[in-house]
Amino acid sequence: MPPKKNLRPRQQQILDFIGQFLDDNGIPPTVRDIQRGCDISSTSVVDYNLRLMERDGYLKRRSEVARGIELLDETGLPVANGAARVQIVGSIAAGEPIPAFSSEGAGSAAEFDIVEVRPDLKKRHGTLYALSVKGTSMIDALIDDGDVVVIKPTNTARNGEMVVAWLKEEEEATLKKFFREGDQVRLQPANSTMDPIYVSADNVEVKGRVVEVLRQF
Amino acid sequence: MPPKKNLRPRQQQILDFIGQFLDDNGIPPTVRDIQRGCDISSTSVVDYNLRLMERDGYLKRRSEVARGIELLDETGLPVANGAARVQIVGSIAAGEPIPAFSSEGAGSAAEFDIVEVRPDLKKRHGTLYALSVKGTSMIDALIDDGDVVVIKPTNTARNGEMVVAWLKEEEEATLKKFFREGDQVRLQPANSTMDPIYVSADNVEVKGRVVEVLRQF
DNA sequence: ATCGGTGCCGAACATTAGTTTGCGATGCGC
DNA sequence: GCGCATCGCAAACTAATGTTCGGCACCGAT
Repeated sequence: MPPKKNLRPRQQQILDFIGQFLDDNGIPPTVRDIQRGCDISSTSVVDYNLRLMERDGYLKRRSEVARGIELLDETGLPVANGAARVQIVGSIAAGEPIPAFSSEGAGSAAEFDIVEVRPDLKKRHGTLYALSVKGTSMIDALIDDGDVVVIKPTNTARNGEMVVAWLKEEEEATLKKFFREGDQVRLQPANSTMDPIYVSADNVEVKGRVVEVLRQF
Repeated sequence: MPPKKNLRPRQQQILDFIGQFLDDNGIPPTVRDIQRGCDISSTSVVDYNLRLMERDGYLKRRSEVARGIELLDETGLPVANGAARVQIVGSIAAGEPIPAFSSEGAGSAAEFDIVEVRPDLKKRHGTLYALSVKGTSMIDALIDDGDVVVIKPTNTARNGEMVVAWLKEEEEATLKKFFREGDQVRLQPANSTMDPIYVSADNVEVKGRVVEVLRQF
């Protein structure tokens, strides 16, 4: 495979549009869809750039076939059309809280890890992200160290739901079951050997809710 | 939604072909793809039957759009294109073995249940099927009652793998961890309160291996 | 200034693919 | 047989879509 080059703005724009279109419609866009979506005045410009991007390994085109564009992932393998790809934005402590949403090094190692999830999840919940779980505090909820949890961003939680809780003061995130108890919030591990954490409701911000657990077999 | 009617053979054939084509190519077939794939001599026959099937709620067509066919699931919702759809062929006892691959009533209630799985699973393992888990014998392996396990059909298993084991004599299937011990096979539940089952190796047939667990949140 | 490469444009062209039309065969109730 | 609905066939038509062509503007190197 040819080495990847940096994409020109227009090419990045086209690539983004294709991904978006795929998510929205489940089938790849036509050249003219791209043209309209990217405000390009001619189909030949689209074709021109698609050809370059195919040369550079970003996508594949089935010639002479309508909607024959396939996106390729980092390894050059085709990504299933309409596949729900979710980014692993970091790891989260299920045991002790550790910094999860690191604001510093934006280009960390796991930054580009992508997992595929069941397509209906994304349809049902919209945008999602994923976190790699460290620790065994949720073992009784059948979530193990090394599992990946898929998170739906939300600010609210009902009692008993499994949430990503952000502790403002400590600037740490943790994966726990959520229980509101007056002015306090109980963050309950699902591990009988561990104790809950009690914090002031002011100090807790719900970042999201677990909608799926992925485990490697 | 109009009530579903039984599909004519030709319509069933077309429906199967569309699903197959979707799996193989990631994009929906054209009318002419279907025509060729089903040995139909005219596109109008395809169109005719597609129209009936759309009327009956089996699929949706975006008019005037190339490859505008979408399959619908039982509830009338569109199935993501390229999605890996796996059929739940029955339930399996994780506790006590119960008949799983019933050869009799081919049209049982759960016969048409479909789950979506991560698209890369199907790419990696090929054909898959799914079973609904009854019982809690695998709770320590993080598989609970009501979970759905996705199975890759295989005849062999390595020690420690989670398999669907078919007990020939009893004509029963069970979900257990597999350990070969000489002429015997130990089928080990992952639940500390339950005891393993020992059976003669001749009496055990491995039907498949667990590749994924799905749980509703 | 001149040349070649890049990026873009508009239009025309060629193929693919959805849709329509008219017709024939078959089966069913009367 | 007659009328009618179902199902299938072939051909033609139209719209959608991929592809190509000649030209223009910009820019850096010669």
